[in-house]
Amino acid sequence: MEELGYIPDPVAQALAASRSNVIGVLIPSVTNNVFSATLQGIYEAADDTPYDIQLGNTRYSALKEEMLVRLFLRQRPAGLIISGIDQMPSTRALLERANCPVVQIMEISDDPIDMMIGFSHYEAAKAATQHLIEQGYRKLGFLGARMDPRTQRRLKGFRDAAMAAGVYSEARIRTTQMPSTVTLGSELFAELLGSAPDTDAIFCINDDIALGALFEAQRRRIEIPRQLGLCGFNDFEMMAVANPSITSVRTFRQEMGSQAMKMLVQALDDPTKLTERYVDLGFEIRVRESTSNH
Amino acid sequence: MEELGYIPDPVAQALAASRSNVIGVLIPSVTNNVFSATLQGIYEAADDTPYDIQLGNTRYSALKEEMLVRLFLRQRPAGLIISGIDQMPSTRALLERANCPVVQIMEISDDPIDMMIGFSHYEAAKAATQHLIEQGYRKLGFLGARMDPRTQRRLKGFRDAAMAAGVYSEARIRTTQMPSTVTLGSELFAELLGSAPDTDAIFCINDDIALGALFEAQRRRIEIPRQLGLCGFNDFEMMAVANPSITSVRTFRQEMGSQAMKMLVQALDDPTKLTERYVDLGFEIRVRESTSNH
DNA sequence: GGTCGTAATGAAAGCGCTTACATTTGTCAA
DNA sequence: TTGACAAATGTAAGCGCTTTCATTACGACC
Repeated sequence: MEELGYIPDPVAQALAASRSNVIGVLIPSVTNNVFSATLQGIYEAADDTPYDIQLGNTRYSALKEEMLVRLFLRQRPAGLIISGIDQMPSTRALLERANCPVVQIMEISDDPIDMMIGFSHYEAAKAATQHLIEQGYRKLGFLGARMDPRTQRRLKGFRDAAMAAGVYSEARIRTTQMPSTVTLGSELFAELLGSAPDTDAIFCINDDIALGALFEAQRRRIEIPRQLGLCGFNDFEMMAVANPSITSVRTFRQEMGSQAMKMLVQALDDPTKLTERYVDLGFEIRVRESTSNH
Repeated sequence: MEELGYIPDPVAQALAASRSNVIGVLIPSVTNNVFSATLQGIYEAADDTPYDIQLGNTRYSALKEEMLVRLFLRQRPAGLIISGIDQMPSTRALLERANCPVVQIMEISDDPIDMMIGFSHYEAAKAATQHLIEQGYRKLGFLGARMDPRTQRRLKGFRDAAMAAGVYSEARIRTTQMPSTVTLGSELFAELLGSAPDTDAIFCINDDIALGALFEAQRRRIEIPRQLGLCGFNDFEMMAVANPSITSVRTFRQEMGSQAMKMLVQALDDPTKLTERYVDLGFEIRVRESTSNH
């Protein structure tokens, strides 16, 4: 083999064996840093394995997701990693019937298709909101973009925590279907101040929105954290170095990707004794200057 | 076919026809927003075509790049999109012998492997530096991270422009091999101020570094643009909404991806009458508050 | 009606492997 | 030496298509 420089043909292998060494990964966006970090983890964990990654970009569309699932399944993947828990029933059925391991990532629920690794967006948002309340803030605003099911659950967490403390106000909720950007964060915050200028803290659906709000607050000479508490979500690296540094909910994106991949490889290696099929990675509230209201 | 729900098997098609409908895309990083935006463009342009995208992550390693080229070529791709112009000679040879169209993206050079779309990082950095000089800044610093060949060419552009104006100072160059982050931007800027406190403007290799420098300047109460001119690179959306807004070099990342894909599809459809095989997308200096030194 | 050229249809080989099964070889105890 | 059994090796079918080539059908024309 060495002498002749023989290399097996993966296409012929896949046809004959009716399975490939391709692991399909479905994510809603390649530009969203949350998913790219997860992807990074997946690629890293795939490095020492015989598996290749094939990426599918669902663009936050359940229909596109189903199309991609069909496309992937046709190629007889070794395994599948899919984001979220909000697949259409027909997509779910496809996945359940697929004769390959499937890992759902980013979230957790009590009815996984097969394997699952993620965290509760509801609990995370709830905890962050409770933190704001503990810091003495009472007029809590919520800034949300791209309100997909995942972010809706965050909103629910915010609402439940705020209601429990008796500080919930529908008038301070600002959401949009538009994709999240820093600019949008500034705009949403400006809008919120327009109708509810006495807002004393905001929970942002993600760090981009929080950063936009920070810039807008700076422009308006609103003092953070004295006049306004600010909390983001995801804890991107920049949150710690912003001025002031911004409190955020740390999530374990890269770990999520690498562990998902490892679970898949283990299931492929030895399906019988698979230790973990369901992992809650949790979250951490990283308290920083932007909510240190003393 | 409809009645029986027949769907052709892509694996068998690929084996029999000894070609597939897979277009391989090689990028150095999935987390770097520059590449994810390009990727976004590629996916969009691939949407109405029969081609599927397969992504390879080279992690800024020429060796890994060659391995991935080999891997892809074995699968008989319809075409290949590869980032940059700094392939190893052996990789180049592989690509030249590959019987599929190849598009190099992100940069331009005068010896493309096949097709090419990008812009001159050298010229872009040079123009940005000239802008700083025009604004009256004279003690120009340079902050650079992940100094790969691409960013080295930006440094060269900076140096040549600064030298031409007689304002070049080796002591104000701060570079590192570490991956670029906002935190690193703050640190590099702090370092630069430590050894050259009279620096009156900085050109940052990218927007993350620039944002980090902005935060550090805010902490030190350095007034931008009066005391310090600040210029980034890539013109991410947040540059326009930062406080102050940050001058940056706009590049056409998404267009780069979508046009690369379109070139590929055209070459595949009708290889004879392919109009554009070489595209310089150029750049734009977006002048904002951070360099408006009047 | 017969010839020709063209279009439609049919048949068969083969792409490069995997896998199941048949055959051969090797090993050890009786 | 022989038989039994396991291990190693060899063989052939077939995965689901594409492609080439042979065959048949169809018109048009003289």
